[in-house]
Amino acid sequence: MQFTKRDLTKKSEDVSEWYTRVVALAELADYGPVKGTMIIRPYGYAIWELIQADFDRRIKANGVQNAYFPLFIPESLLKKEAAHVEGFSPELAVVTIAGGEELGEKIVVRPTSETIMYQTFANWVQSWRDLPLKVNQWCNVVRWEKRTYPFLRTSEFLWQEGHTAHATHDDAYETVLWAMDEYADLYREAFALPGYVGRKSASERFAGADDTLTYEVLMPGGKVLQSCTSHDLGQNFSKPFGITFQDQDSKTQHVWQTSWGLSTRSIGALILAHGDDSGLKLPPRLAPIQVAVLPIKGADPARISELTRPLMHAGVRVKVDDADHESLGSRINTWELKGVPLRMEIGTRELDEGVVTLVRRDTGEKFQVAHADLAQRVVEVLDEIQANMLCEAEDFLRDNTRDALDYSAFKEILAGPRGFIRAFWCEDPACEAFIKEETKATTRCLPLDAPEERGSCVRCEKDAKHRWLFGQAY
RNA sequence: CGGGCCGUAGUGUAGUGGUAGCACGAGUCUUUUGGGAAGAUUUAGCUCGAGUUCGAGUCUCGGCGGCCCGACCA
Repeated sequence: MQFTKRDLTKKSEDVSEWYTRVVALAELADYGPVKGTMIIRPYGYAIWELIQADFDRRIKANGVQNAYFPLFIPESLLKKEAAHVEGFSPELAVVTIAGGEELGEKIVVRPTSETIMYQTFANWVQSWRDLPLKVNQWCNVVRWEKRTYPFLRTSEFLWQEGHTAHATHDDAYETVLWAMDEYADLYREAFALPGYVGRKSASERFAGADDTLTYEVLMPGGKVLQSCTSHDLGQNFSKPFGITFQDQDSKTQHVWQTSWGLSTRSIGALILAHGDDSGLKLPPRLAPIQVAVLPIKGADPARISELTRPLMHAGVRVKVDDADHESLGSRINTWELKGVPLRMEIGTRELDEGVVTLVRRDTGEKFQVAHADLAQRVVEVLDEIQANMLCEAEDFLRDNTRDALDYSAFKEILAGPRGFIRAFWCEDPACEAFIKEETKATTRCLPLDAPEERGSCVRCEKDAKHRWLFGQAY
């Protein structure tokens, strides 16, 4: 170990400092040499691989196929959809010189792949029989952000972007909903991160989309984070890119499209949401190491591997820390820092008594389990930890979602605990902009399950039909 | 991109314009190990460039990078 937990600031004292330190100390990532870039270290990348494996399985089950499109996009292609290029141009990285020569046409490093994919989709789609087309790619994208933060906002990040084309808007919209369902389920079940699913306001929508669904999660300190999105692109791209098909009546029509993405930002959310003063706290389903086995003082390595073998057969990710030159306390602190959900201590005492000592990272609870029951109990306890972490996060979300009946209450919440605020909004962008200007809070979404009601806008008091969720974004 | 703070060994820090030091870490050896072990020994550093100066880690300017605040951020 190069670092020790001694260097970790307490999360309870300074979340921001804690976050940057824990990213380094837990060996998740280092800074790259170019501003806003990040080196994802093996332990951090292993988390990403678990996220990938889970989501990849989900989309393939729905007939989505993986492909890969180029990193470079001709500038002219990006310009084809007006709202899209306008939204992205402030944050583009552009290649102007290549091979030692000034380029005739500039090349853009992809900020997202709609344009380069859809040019090709125009060739792939000819007939209604070619639809729906469902393609996904796992790749890097570049967005030159002014203010960066490891994982949460980096100039280059990794993500998946799914892109589909459909014969009808209904069919497309079903996919928009399906993708968001999968994200929400992934966040709840794997990340143990509950959140709100809803619709973005016009001003917060993806550049080029008719409608954007989002999953919004709550972070410590009461700030909120957009953690993934699913877009209804309508025919906004199929028209300029000429993606047409002949339907069953031989009529030529433009396809209806969707796109949806989940990025390495999700790892930032995971770190922030669950960590504590001792470091990371990973939910078992996304923990690269689920059980850290610590042999103590002369415990026979052969007997320890006898005990861990059934665990591995049960699919548990186990790491035996046999660095016996390090003291027990030091090893314990290392694995706590790295957020391993379950620690197993085995010494001569345990071996003699036919038990092992287990310690939960989430609760600190310490208990003993007989050798014979070990694999079964470990699997059960990991499930309990996963469930408990979700439960705690749900309590936190519920306790930090407040209704604001008038503007002074609204401002009071933002000056105090922040979190999500439910309030009527007239849906006038000017009103939204005013609130943002004055309170730094933006509309996060209109929850999909929000009923239509009669109320008056929290700021202007004009008629409002819905209670929107507001929050201060990360 | 604007304002503020900052950049010294792997990490954290000290360092009045005049010999770069300490702790932890890392390597080797010995003894240790039930919540951050000890001794011996070795190792490693001034972000980059220009300027001022006899002399710059220290002063000035610029670049690059980081943190905080703003603007921006599917």
